[in-house]
Amino acid sequence: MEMYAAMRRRFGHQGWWPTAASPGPDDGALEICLGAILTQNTNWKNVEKALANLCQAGYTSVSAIHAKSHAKLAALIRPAGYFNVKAKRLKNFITHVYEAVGDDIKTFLDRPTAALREELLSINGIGRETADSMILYAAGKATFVVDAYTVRVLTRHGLCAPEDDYEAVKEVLESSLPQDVALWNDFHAQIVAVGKEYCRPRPRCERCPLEPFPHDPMAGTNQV
DNA sequence: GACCAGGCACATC
DNA sequence: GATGTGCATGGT
Repeated sequence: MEMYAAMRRRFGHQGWWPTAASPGPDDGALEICLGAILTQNTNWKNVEKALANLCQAGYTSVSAIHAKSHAKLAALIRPAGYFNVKAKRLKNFITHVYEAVGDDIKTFLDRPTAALREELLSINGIGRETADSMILYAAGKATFVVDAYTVRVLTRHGLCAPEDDYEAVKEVLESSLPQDVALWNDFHAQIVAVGKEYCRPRPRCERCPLEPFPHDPMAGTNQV
């Protein structure tokens, strides 16, 4: 909690999903799931443009997206990059949900965390980070999201190694923090904020991964 | 013009 | 099992 306190002091509450403005009967669950796929290796600002296009075109339900063609979907999500790949991944996800529960994504997400994670990972195009993002931010269940920033920042502070795999890093965090969905939600967002500000990939981080940076809010902290 | 962004699947060795 | 590659837009 030492790191979290330091990050929180520096950046304040990040207010990632779900937001008070999350629209519709599903509390924004569908939008969060779509965003989780669209943001793969992509700047969030570009994802927002793609989501706005989907919203404006009425792609606001599982069945609505299920009914549309790959080409139309791809055209709308173009600003998020990798649009052909992501259109296919969105379709894979939507088809899976539609065949399981029809339009009711809340029901789809409402199952034990481990079972939900396994099911999401079985869908082509959904890897561990995307699955965990959906579980934490859309389903509101306790699972930690590990991304490139997480590994960079934790490596810098000697809490993991660059070669540690996803599950190992996830375990470091989950075993060090109280199991609290709201905390894990904001903790991941704080890590991203720190990463953007203080731990860019090259050249700084890879050349001197363990040296503290000036003004790093977590300088001197050595526990999560 | 180069680098980066809230990854993933697939091919190849 | 580890490593390399394709996918693509938009901001800095």
